[in-house]
Amino acid sequence: MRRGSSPPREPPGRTGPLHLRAMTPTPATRRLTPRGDATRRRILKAARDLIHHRGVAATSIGHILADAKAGKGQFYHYFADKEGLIEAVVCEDALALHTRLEGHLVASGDGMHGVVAWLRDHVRIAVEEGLTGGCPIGSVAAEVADRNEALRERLSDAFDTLHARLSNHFRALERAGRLGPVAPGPCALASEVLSGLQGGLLLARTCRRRALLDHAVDGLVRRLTELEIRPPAHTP
Amino acid sequence: MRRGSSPPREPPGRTGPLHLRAMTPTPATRRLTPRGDATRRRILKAARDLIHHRGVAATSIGHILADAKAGKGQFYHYFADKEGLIEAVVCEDALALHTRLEGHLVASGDGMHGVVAWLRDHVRIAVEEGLTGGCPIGSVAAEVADRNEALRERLSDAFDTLHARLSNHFRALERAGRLGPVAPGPCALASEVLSGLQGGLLLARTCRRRALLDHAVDGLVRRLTELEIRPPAHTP
DNA sequence: TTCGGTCTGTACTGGCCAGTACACTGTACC
DNA sequence: GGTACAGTGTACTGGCCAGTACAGACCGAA
Repeated sequence: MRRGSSPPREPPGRTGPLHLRAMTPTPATRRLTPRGDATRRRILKAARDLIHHRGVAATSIGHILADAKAGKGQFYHYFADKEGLIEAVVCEDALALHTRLEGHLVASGDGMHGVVAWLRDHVRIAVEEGLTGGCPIGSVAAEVADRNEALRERLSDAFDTLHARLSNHFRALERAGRLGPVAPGPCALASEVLSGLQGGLLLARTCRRRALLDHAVDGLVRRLTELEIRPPAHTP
Repeated sequence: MRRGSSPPREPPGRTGPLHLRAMTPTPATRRLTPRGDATRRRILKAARDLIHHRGVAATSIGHILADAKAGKGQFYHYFADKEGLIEAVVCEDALALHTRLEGHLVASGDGMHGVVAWLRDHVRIAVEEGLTGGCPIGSVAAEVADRNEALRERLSDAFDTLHARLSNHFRALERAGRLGPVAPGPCALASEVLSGLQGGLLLARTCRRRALLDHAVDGLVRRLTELEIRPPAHTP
């Protein structure tokens, strides 16, 4: 990724649409010894932290390597270029987000509780971080979506994965007759939830007021609980 | 605004919170002849276009001046530095957004129609632009909110202005007894609307699928119309 | 015509950056 | 011990960038 106007470059060997595709955008997959693997992870971790707090454009490889205590030679040993690193960062963040959603949904059964808990969890984390950073995927997306097609696709995949997981959850509820008659389709509902969350994170971050995020999430929660038809109490 | 880690710099003479504050962040306000004013506007227009389509970091002064057919000397004659230009761009975009909202609200009376029309208008524009760019304020906010405090405040003001206008509108409805009993406060409702719109724009832009934005806006519209209590038909 | 300020064009500077070249070290395996 | 390759450190290159210096053009007023 050269600075400024980087021409959209399509890395070779990419396959069609998918969710959570292979997670190793290293230059020509290579055997890694434990030491090498540790170095690669150190660079990746430093990159995630810096990109999350300062954005893609403002994070230079030099800064990353200083934080990771590694040299240029090591960087280009494990990543093809800056774009490859960012792709790896996006993949890690996407996987982490999906894992978190999955955890909440699995832990809370088939009602709206899991979705609500997931939303509240995002609020908690955002507040803990002082309303900076926002969504790891969303912030990067806003910055690069129109300037790098390969990264845009990765980010799109990340959103699609979350969207699909939410959709499936709502679809299951719908099939069980637990979604009110005025409810939009599961897909539309998932879009509403993701949009409200992303927008709330962006507004709260920009205005440094958590009320904006609270209100956005409260609105979503109210909407979801109003749409849910609670199963009849267990009759013995 | 130096590249990379620009230290947050507070321009002198800034006053407290406000909406739509003075709009001339030129270096030491200066008399402009018609010719000079035209040049300044040309630079500003080129900057708005480029920043909207490529983002702040990826837009260099050189590119802007090439588009505006102006030289370095002219640029630093009308703007203090890159940050001053971006501030001016944000102010222009903020004013344009506010004017558009105001227009819809005034044209459509005191119901939800104006808000709905405004939301639909955003969808129309986003689709016309091929789902690129997103919200002029939102995109810039996502990029610089954590890295430049002065710009963050400008962007915060811009959101606050829109938020206040929506809040006032909902508050008037509430006072007229036309908001349902389960409705959240006017301020919370405004946050929901802004968040849903911003998130929808971001998702649609990233995934290049207008359905995401449509669903987000449809959800907001449904929520608003369900909350509205229509005034009784005019009885003669 | 002169004078002063506005306006304009261009050449230059110093700094940062992504990426490369290359020499070197560690180590598993034979 | 020697070979092959993974891993490492550093110096360098060429390019882009924000910002500066400065000379000169334009233009209204005296």
